[in-house]
Amino acid sequence: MASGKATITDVAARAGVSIKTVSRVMNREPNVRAGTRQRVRDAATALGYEPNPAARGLASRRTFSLGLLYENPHEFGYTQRAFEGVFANCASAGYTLLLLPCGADGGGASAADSALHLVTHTRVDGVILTAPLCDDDRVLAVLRERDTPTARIAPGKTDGLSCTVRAGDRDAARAVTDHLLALGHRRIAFVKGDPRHGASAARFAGYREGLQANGTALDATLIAEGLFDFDSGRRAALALLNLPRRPTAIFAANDDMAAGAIAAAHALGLTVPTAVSVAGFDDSPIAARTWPPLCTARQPVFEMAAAVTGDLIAQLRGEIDAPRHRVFDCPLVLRDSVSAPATSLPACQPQGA
Amino acid sequence: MASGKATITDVAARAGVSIKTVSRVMNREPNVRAGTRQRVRDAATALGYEPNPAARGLASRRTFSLGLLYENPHEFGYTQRAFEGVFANCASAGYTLLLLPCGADGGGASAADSALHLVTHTRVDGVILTAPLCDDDRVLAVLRERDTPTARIAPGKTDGLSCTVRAGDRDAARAVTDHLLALGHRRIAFVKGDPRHGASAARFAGYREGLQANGTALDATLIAEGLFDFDSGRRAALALLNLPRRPTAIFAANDDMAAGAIAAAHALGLTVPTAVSVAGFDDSPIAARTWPPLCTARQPVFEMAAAVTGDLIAQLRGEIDAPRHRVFDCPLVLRDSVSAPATSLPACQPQGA
DNA sequence: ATTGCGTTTGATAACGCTGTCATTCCAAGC
DNA sequence: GCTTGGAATGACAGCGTTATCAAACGCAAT
Repeated sequence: MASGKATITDVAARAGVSIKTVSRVMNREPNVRAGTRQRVRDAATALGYEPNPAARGLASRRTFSLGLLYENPHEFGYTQRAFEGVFANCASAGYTLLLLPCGADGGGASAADSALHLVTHTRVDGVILTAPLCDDDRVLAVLRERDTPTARIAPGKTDGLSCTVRAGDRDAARAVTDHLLALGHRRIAFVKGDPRHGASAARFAGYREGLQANGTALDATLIAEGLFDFDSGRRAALALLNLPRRPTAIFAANDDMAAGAIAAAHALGLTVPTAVSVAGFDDSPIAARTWPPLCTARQPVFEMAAAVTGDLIAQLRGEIDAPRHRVFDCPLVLRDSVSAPATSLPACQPQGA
Repeated sequence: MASGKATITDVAARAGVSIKTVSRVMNREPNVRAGTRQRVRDAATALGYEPNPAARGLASRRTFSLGLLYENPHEFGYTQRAFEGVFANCASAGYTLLLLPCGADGGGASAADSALHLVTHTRVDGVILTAPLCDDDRVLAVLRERDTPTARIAPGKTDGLSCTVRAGDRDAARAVTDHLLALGHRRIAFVKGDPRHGASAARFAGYREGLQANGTALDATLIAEGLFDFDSGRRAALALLNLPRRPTAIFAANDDMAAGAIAAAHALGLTVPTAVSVAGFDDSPIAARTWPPLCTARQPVFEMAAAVTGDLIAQLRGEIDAPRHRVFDCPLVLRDSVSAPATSLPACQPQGA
């Protein structure tokens, strides 16, 4: 109720205990009698006491803050949802979240410099890295050197040092591919994602696996390179749809590129899904906003970010010894951008030798 | 080069000066001889010294951090770009950026509670509020009570206390309307934005003003309510396009709703822009991703956020006395979602008395 | 009552910096 | 040479918390 000026000394005086006991109560330490604890709590509430984080940090050599390092986001909604997930667990654990964009769009500094800045200047207790930074060796080296606990979202590889979380990219891409195959598609093009992201290779692997299991040969002309952004998807799809024997379906490694593919189809006067089906990956906000809405695999970004943040905090608190590695399923989301190919099954079979 | 463990004492010893002088140099204070300053700088560099922010904060009663309070974002790209703008100026001024989502999607706490948390628990030096929080009286009251300098992005009204920045919503909406009128549209529908955002009323006013200046009567049946999100735009457009005498153009108060309007048109089998033109507002990432791409007014969110953050920091530093109020122009962005109405001018004239 | 031992509490010293104010320096003026 | 006054520098006391370690307490066993 009172002003926020109260210090631990005021609370101690009011509760009739020493400041150390107040400190114990505020930090949920054991060995405080229940009655004492309650008296301190009441005094703190009455005075509107909030511990001074600077003093706490100075004395304890911790900041109770985490840094989130990210690069120029490709899919806006994706990054945003990751923020929310990270924040949700920071807040409930009493940690503060520092934002640190880096790289080309983020303010000029290199990723490693940004990481260095984060650990030396702001002195966060832990760092959360999003893809593709979480696979940047220089960034990881800087953090390791400073013994800064790290969590990684969607890394290419795990290690024994940092908590990680990733989507079951391969399985989900396999499921999308299987779905297209089951509908009768045989000429299924694939638009790869940014090779710096670990997820790109995994999704491509799932696509290949699906074709192989179906006995459909991989056609190199149907594989296009993309960078996870709308325009690279649009350009890749434009090329694919201009092939002499164009694909009946395009599977883009993320939604933003899939949206680009839909735009390319529109531009060529091809109706989606009648003339060409388009599938994406992520179920980012754009997926529900295209016309027709995108068939995709839902990556539970919020939950993933929240989970790995929780793991990082648990590690900081010494509650877990070895880093955890989580994998989240990405359920298929059926929407109208995918249907059976117009020309029915027979016509779709490979005509080559 | 050395480890980040050096303290001000180490630097002072190495430079052969007192810690106070080191402090002066690090804080760019005057009255230090150039030679001394250089010696201290060299020592600091050699030791890899970085001031401890906790100690600095404790002694100076400042945190050198700003809090960014925002509600569940309607347009993902919009919020993200605002982050980047805020961050850009925080970083260059040596401030740290704390993120605090609040409200329904942000973690459960009410906006005012979140604001309170920000100023009492994290003790940021200043707060940046995005719409619609920047018009929330309870939030403003909390901040005022604690004498926390505040900057507001896109508020409905300015006051004499906080720096603000907003877009020239009315003029830009007027320009969009004029553009539609010039193409020959007369039945131009408007989908209003979330009434809690100050920009909503201003954009509507610009629309009305445009019609009025053109001598076109305002048709109440062509005004629909929206909430700035895709689905409200879709539903509003669906209703508008099902009117007996449907509009030839729909002007939605933001891009996300305009994207919804395009989806609605598609769903009804109406071609955009041939059967109906659609215009949006913001030039958020979605605007370039719809088919056809959205004609809109470009709101320079990054620049706006950066500018107001700069003003807030200037205020914190005592460099400016009175709060600044900035207004940014929103240039028209011509894209394919708008064209002349299919039925040429004569048919478009009002048929009523 | 006395001892013993784990639980609860407190006195006090850091933590690394800034603010205050005193002191030293130095060049200009007499 | 001696003042004088502003610029340059330093000594030292906090800032509000946690950490260390010692002291007091309380209860069971003697």
